[in-house]
Amino acid sequence: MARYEQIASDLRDAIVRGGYPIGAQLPSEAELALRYSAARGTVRQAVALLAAEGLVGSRQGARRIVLGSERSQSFAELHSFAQWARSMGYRASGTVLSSQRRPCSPSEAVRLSLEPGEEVLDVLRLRRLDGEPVLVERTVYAGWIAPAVERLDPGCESVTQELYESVGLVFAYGEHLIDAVAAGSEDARLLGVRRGSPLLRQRRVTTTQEGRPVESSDDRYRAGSVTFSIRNSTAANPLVRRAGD
Amino acid sequence: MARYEQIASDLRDAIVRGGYPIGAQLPSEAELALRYSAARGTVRQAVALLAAEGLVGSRQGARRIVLGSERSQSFAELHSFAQWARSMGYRASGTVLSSQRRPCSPSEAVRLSLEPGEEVLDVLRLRRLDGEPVLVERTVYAGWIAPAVERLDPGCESVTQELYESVGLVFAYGEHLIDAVAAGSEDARLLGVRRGSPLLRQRRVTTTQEGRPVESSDDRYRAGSVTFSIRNSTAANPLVRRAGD
DNA sequence: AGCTCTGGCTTGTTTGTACAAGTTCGCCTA
DNA sequence: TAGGCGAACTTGTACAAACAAGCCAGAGCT
Repeated sequence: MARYEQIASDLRDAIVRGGYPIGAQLPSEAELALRYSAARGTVRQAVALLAAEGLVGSRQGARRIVLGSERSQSFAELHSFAQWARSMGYRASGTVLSSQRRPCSPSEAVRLSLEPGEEVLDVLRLRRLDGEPVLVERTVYAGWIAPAVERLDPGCESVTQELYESVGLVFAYGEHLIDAVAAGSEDARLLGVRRGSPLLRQRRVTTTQEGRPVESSDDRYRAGSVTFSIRNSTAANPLVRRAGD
Repeated sequence: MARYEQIASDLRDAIVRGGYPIGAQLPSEAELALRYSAARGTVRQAVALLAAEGLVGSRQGARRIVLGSERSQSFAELHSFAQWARSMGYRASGTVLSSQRRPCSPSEAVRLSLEPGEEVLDVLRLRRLDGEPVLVERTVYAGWIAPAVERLDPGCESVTQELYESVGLVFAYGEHLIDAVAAGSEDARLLGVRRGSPLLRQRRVTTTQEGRPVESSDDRYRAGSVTFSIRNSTAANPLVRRAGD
C-alpha cells in the first residue's frame, strides 16, 4: 500500500469515526505533512483521494472542509451484485434462468467491439437479497469469454469473483446508464410486481484493464430496493445527465 | 487557465475529434512533456483529469488507453436543468406552481443543517423541454436564501444562474440519490402520464463552497426523457449503490 | 515453431523547492 | 462603529530528480 493511500485511509477513518464532523476543517497540508513525516506532495495525493470520494472539499486559500462521512464502496461492489450485498450485510443469491449462444445484433457489435454476426452468450439471471427477488439481469457476454461463463455453477453467487478465480479475468472499467422503465410481463412475473410498475434500470458495459469489452448488461431493480448515490463538485464531475433515447 | 488544464483540453479535443480512437494508445508522458515543453508532473495532472472524466485508462508499465470519446458535461450542467438543456440544444422553460414559507421538518433540519423549526421556502416547479413537460421539481430552500429566491421571476429559466447574478450564490458541492418511483396523482397530472407509471427520481442536496447547505430537492423525470450516465474504474469510483429506504 | 528471459520503456510514488493566488483575521483609521 | 488595509496562512501550480514496479517486444534458446 502506497504511503499516500495509508494517509488517506487514516484520515478517512478519522472522518468516518466522527473525529472530523461534517463542516469541520481538516488540518492544513503543512501540519499533516509534519504529522505523517511526508512531503507536502504526498499529503496532497492523499487528500485528493478523499476529495474524489466526495468526503472533503477545498478552495484555494481556505482550509479543507469535511462534506460527508459515509464510506464509499469499491469498484467491485458497484459491478458485482454479490460483493455489494455482502458488504451491506445482506445474503445474496441468484439463479440462471436461461443461457444460450446466438449471433450478436448490430448494436451489440458496436457496444462490445465485435465483428457483426460474431457469437455472443446471452444469460438471464434472477438475483435475490435475503431471499427476496430484487433484480432481473440480462447480460450479453462477448464470445471469447463465453466458455468460462458457461462453466460456472448456475446458482453461483458472484460471477465476477468466479471469473477472476477461474480465468483471471479482471473487470477494470465500466460505463453505466441509469433510467426508469415500466416492468414488462417477464420482469413483473420474476420480480413479483404488477406489469407496468416502476423499475430502476442500469445498463452497463464493462471492459478489462486493456479496454477490451467483456459484457453488456441490462439490470432492472424493483423500485425501493436499491438507490444510486453520487457526490460531485465543481472540480470533480463524474455524473452526467443525458437526454433519453 | 492553468497549464495542465490547457494540455488536458488539447488532448481531450484530439480524442473527441477522433485523433485517438477508442482503444488507441496515448503518447507516453515523456513524449507529451517534450511536446508541450512541460514537466512530467504537469502532464500527469493533465491526464489525471482525463482519467477522472473516464476518457482514458491506465495501468502501470503500459501506455495509456483511450476508453471513451464523449465530452462529459460541467458541474453546472448537472445541477442546473436550464444550463444542461441549453448545452444539449434544447429550449428549456419552467413555471413556478407554488411557493410558500413554512417551518422545516426534522429530517429537513438535518439535511440542511438548520435549527429544528427554522423557516424554509417550499417551491414546486414544472420544467419543460421544447414545450413538453418533463420534470416536476419540489425544492426546499434554507431560510437564509429564501428572500432571493422569492424575488425571482416565476417563469425564470435558470434559477442557478439568476441566484448567481443577483446575490453571487455559487453551488459547489452536491449529493444525489437516484431511484425509480411510481407517479403520484399530482406528478401524473403535471407530467401528463398515468398514475403509477414509472418516474426517474433524483433527490439532491446542494451546498456552497463553504459546505453550507442551500437547497434540498426531489426531482422527478418522466420515463424516457432523461438518463444518467457514469464512467468508473478500479481507481476512480464515484458512483455507489445503496439499499433502498 | 514455440518458449523463456532480459533489457528498455512506461507509469507509479516520493521528495524538495519555488512562486502564485485566494482567505482570514486583526489592526488601524476615519 | 464601520470600513479598509495588510500580514500571515493555506491551497494551487509548476519544475526537477530519483527510484520502484509493471509491461512488452525482440533476442536467444530448445
